[in-house]
Amino acid sequence: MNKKVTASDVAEHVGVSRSAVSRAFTEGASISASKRDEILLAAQQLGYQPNFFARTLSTPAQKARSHLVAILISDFSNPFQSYLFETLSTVLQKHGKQPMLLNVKQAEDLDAALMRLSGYQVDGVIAVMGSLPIESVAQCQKLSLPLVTLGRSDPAGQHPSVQTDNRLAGQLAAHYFIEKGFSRVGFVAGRADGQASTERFQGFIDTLYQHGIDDVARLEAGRYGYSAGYQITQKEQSTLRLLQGVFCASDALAFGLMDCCRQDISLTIPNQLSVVGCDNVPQSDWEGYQLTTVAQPVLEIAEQAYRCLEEVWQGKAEVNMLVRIKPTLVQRKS
Amino acid sequence: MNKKVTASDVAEHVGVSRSAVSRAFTEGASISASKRDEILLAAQQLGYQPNFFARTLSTPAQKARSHLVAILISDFSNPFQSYLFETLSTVLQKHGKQPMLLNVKQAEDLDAALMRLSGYQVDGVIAVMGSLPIESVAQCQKLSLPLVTLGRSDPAGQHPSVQTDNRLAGQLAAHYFIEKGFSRVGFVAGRADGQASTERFQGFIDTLYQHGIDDVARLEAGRYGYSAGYQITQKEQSTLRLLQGVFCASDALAFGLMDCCRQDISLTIPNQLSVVGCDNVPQSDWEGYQLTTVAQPVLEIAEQAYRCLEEVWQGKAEVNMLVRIKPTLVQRKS
DNA sequence: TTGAAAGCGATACCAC
DNA sequence: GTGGTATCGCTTTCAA
Repeated sequence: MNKKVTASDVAEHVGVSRSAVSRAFTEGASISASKRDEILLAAQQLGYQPNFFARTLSTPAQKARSHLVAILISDFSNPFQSYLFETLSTVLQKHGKQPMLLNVKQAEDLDAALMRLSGYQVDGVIAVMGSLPIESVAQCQKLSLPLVTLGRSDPAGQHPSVQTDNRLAGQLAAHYFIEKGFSRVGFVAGRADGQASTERFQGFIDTLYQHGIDDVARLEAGRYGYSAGYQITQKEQSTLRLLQGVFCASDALAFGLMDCCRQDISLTIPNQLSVVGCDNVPQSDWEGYQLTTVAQPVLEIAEQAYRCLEEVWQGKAEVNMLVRIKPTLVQRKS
Repeated sequence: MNKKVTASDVAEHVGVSRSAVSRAFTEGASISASKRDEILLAAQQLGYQPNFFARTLSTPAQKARSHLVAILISDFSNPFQSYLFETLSTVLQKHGKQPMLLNVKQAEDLDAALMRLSGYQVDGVIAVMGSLPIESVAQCQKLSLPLVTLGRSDPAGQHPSVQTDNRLAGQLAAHYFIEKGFSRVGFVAGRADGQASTERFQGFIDTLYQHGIDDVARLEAGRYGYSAGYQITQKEQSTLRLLQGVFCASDALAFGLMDCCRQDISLTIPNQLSVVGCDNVPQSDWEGYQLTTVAQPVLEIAEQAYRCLEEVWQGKAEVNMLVRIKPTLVQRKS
């Protein structure tokens, strides 16, 4: 294995000082164009890459940036979290940041894990959905780690958070059913203590109520996943058979529901039941589902999350503590 | 925002030297137990965490470890890549490494991206499936980045790679059909130039041939994804209708195929067609699919990949350049 | 066991 | 525009 190439090596090779090499790599530094080119070329040949750690070290603490951003995620099996993770990583890379991953589920001790992140001098932390228990927010502050949470509001309002307007999501689903002239509709709930599920339900029934529909069947799946959707469908066949439309707290629930209907030949539900999901994960667009769903604009969420971090970095006095993202209805065949 | 706490801060707080603080954090260093405890406690209170970058700097170059490992991935929409990525990150964390992510698709310039990784002093790079074009292997060597590739053999044999025995995968599928007494079987191919697809096909037909079956229908999906599976099924309905069993080059292809069959009422295929996938992604176990599939033992792949890196780090003379993983058949309802 | 001092790789400030 | 030098936070000899 070759030894690592340092600035001194390049300097020696070209016959200049280390300072010159450093300047060659600094935008707008005071150096002649010819010398810069010469140095950059030599660097290329030698395979020299400035050591970011050392750079962070020598740069005045306030301005120092590692360009490392950690993404916290708790559940890859949740397709929406997974999708959001992917999008976040893409957005970070686009902005020249290096994504680091922290799988919270896997971490024995979250506070210790956060501490380790701080040891890597990460510039910020983005916590996907429910990946950061409120207890650990304090740890981030203690370590002065800029934090942005996604999908959960911070009760104390200490850090920015980006959230989809879940009530609006429910409203959109309700309007969709109303326009179709449905009066017998239902809701499949996710986690009982889930903020998203609860808010979506509220928006849903509020709007229905305003249109004279006050009898909404509520099925408790208990979780957001595919299996939960499948199982609640089996269990509540008789209820579902009476409905014209059902709004699911997540796409995964909707997939489970649809598949259960398809599987059981006695359940002729699919022909008469209109299913609406929530999230718009890539799978909703698969030929086999073509799920009508309330889309969380994942790209916008990711971009806004990044913007929040940027504002914190810039030390803006007025950091927006709650960014609300408007969902939209994506109508497909279901 | 609080200033970052340094070793000097802790030293001053406790009334000892920086050296003492450093020793307190070094396993088996020469320091009295009482003093160590005192320092560790103070560190805890102040929220002190050694700066890994600085540590790497001061440690003799050969021994220095950032404990950062980069995972290269090219396509999150591929469920197997995604699954493997998740597993890899889990395994890395378990071994005390910090996963960094590099989405290759997103990277304008891969060589530059690799260079940046080297700037972060990553200890190693794990490239998932086809995420690292052969041209870039050289770049890794130039930057002396330990590299392990997954699922693609290195023609030059310059770096270790972990691969599932794809021929065996095809053999397993064939044996499954043979045991069922099928004689009319087919294969759905993925990418035309895909090593995995090709090898699986070879193993499949070889075994069939040995058992007197030499007429195997081959459907060209062209890609590994769900849509490809769906579309080829639509297109080749008549062919499929004649088959008893079909082996798909990936689970995603199998899902697409199954869904297409379910969708089209005229296609009564599902009742008579036995589908076998390959990969065993989590979705194969969903109630709606229950796909019989040849499992790639993802956890083992990840562990072996890590072990390869470790061997390189330890400077072992005899690094195993090709680790072959044995797949197994997971029988479900399909 | 302990503290002082010399680096690690890079940048910033200072004279020139 | 250029090269020396102090410095960042830490580990590691080296004396004591």
